[in-house]
Amino acid sequence: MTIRVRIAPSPTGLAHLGTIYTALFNYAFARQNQGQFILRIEDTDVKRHVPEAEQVIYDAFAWLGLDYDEGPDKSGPFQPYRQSERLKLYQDYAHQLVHQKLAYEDEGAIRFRVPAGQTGWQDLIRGEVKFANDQIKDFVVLKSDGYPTYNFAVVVDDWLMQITHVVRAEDHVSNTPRQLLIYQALQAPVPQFAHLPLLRNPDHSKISKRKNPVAIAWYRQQGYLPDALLNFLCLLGWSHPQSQEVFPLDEFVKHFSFARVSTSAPVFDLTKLDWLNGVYIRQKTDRELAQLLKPFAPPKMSETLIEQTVPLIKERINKLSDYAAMVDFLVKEPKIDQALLLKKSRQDEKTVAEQRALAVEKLAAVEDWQAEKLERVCRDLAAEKNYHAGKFFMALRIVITGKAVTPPLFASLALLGKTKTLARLQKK
RNA sequence: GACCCCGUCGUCUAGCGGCUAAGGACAUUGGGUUUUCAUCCCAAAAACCGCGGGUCCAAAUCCCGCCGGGGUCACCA
Repeated sequence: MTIRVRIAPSPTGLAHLGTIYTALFNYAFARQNQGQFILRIEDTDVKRHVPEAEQVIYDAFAWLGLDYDEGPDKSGPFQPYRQSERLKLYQDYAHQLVHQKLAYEDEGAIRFRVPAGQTGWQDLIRGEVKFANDQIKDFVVLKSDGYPTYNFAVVVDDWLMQITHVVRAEDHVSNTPRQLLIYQALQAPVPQFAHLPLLRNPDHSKISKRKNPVAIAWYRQQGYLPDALLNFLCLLGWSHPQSQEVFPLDEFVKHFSFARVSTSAPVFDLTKLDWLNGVYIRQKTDRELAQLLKPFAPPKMSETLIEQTVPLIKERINKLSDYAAMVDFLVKEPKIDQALLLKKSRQDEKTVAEQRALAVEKLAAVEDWQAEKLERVCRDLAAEKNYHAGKFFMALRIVITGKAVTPPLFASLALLGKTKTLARLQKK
């Protein structure tokens, strides 16, 4: 039997980090077993449904490279993949349950009759879980507006779409007995269940918008790389058998197993992602990185200039959005903070003024405007005048870039060009 | 409140009865390389394995209780 799994987000307007986290595990399990991974849109909440919201979800999956085999934007043997287009199905099955006396009408809705007994399952991650049925009240399966409730629609769809493994987050554990009861009533084969740990806020509550960046679009805007985000998510609740921390998606697919998924819920903390993202940035070729940087570059920066800056900033940024502040001095006139200049260069005003004048004089004579050449000229000048090289360079750095922290000075000057460099040195 | 799940360094985790006076990663601190910052390298500090009982020659690892945290209890998903 071929393995079929699914991810079933609601179109709420954003692609939620939790959805992607769950999707990642489903994806890995499907790919590892040559199974199928299905995307189904659960839009049975008429009030909250926003049509554009679906596109946001497709975009997120595409950006991350989590490709699915069947979904609303692809055809498939079990379409449609949008619950709002499957209403007739739910209604028919709900009425069938009524005829079988397994459900009953209640103020226009159809309510499932929970039988006595006990309901449990062998969870692939948690082991045996069971509930006493008397803990569960009769629940609505079909609302009075003809729409199914979540618990009913999921079961009908998972059954009809021949889902073999339901891999979802822990917050669904207590929904599972209700769903199991429906499978039994429908005489449908029961899939295997695996409940992943829930991602948490620093205060240990379930991850939420207010306390964590939860929209995939945000990560993209911040300049996190899809591979880094995915790698980071793998590390939450799962560990590599050889303790590796940095590995690509196909490595996860290869080594994934439910046995290595932890049962305790991890706190979501961006700190490690920032580091990991830096690692992935450094793994890119200069050319690839230049392309990625384009949307993040300061205005007026040419593509060529972006490419030239890459070797200078590659080891200095963790996110693509760090880029602009690092190189904007190349295309923007800096404002010089005199106090900063004196403090950081640890020299007095007179010395700095003298250094500027002499630097202009020496640099004006340079024909071959290359980093090595510029450095030699400046080092010679420092030796000749007995300047402390570090202090002298810091003074130049601040006068020319406006900042105390920049990419390597002489390589920066080489990119800035002779004219601008001299102009900034002379500017009062 | 009821039911269910969970509990190892600040954070992510390894560990599945002895190899562990608990290992790795991030973050932190110190040092090295260095024109700043960063990268890179080295080192340090950091969990009495929630607490209390058992079982066992031996427990972070098995059992029980307690405490703590979380999730679910909708004609939301």
